[in-house]
Amino acid sequence: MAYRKTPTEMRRLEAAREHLVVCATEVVADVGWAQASVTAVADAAGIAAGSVYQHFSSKSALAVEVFRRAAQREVDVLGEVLEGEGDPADRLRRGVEVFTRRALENHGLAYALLAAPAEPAVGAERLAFRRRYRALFASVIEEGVAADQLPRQDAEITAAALTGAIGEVLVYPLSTPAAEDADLLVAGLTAVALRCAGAAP
Amino acid sequence: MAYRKTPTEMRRLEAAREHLVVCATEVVADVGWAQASVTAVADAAGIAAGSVYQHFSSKSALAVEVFRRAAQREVDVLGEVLEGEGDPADRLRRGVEVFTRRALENHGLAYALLAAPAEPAVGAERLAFRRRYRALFASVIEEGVAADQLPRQDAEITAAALTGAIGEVLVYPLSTPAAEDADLLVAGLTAVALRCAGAAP
DNA sequence: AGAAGAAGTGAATCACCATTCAGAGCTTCC
DNA sequence: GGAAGCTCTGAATGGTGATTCACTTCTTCT
Repeated sequence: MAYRKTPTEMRRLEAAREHLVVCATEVVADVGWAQASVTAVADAAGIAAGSVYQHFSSKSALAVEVFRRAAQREVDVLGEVLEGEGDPADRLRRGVEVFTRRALENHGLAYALLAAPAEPAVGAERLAFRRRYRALFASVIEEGVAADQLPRQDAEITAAALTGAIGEVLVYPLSTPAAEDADLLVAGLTAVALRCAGAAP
Repeated sequence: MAYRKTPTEMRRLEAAREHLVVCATEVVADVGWAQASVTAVADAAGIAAGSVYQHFSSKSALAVEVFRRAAQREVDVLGEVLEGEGDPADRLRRGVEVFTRRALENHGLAYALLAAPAEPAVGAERLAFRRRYRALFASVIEEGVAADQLPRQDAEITAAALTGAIGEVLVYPLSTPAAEDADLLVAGLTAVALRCAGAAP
């Protein structure tokens, strides 16, 4: 028994893992999952390819971790708004706005989370997180219906439409003036979203 | 000069190519782009892997052809309805219905066209075709606005929302009762679509 | 029939990456 | 200081799947 990990050493390892995840996220946001080879990610983090396997059992495991971290942040932010103060229609409007603005600000990451080709394990994660976005939208819509602020509707379909609409606009850019100006785009999207949910104009 | 292609021979070659494209489309609809290896596709068509290269210069070229054919059929059908008879809101309703029903009937193909991970060349085609779906929806919406049947709006954003909404529902199945029953799903989707465009209920 | 040339075959080749591993370099603790 | 046990390295390994090519089989035409 001549070696045991000291707390310092453990912190150093944890920090290295953290740094790897952060760098990998940047690489993915920049070049997409397909181009984010183990070598590219390791280079970005300033370590050797083999060292990645000190922290993750496979490339896939690292990819899943990258996805989860980033997606969880978005769910948290969106949940904060949708479950916060105000009447349902207003929260919905602000939710769409926040979701959109964040995606526009980090377009590469948004694309990676929403649509970029990825290995099956990441695809499964994506499915799970899309359900969570949808559930958040759906519950605010149901509140609105319960409060007679919104018409009767299948809240899950409306929620899916909202997620799809935002994703579509982000992933396949528009050719209208709105594409040039984030504020215009946000205004357009929130207007569609409110009509979609049947909120009085 | 001891050999020249006869018309019969040329027809035979054309038919072989056609057969290859059809079989490849089935394979893709069944197992997705990622699993559709040259060998798998050649096997399905009953030819050797090497023979694929008699008809296409690369796997990628074959994939693009498969995508184009299938996507073009959808654009044609959708265009037929959206540019056909009736007032704009009604055409829109029927367009959404047709788009949805066709996708539900051939779910594998719809997924391949709309969302399945694919090589970059197919991704580029996808982008081009999504623009065309959107343009079709956008022009019927604009007609509706011009005819004062629909409220003023950014037609492209609404069109994107429609494409996104339908795609989302098809690609990531719902957990509501509507998921069980195609008619219910179509009813729900057309309702959202009409609200989205602002059509009076 | 047989020469000339095309299409079809499928095993071999090639390219691309994730993953491994033997050795180099650190840390810990006596 | 130095033995023991860790982390880090990066070239070598291995698997996968597209592409090639020497060869076989089929068509055409004199």
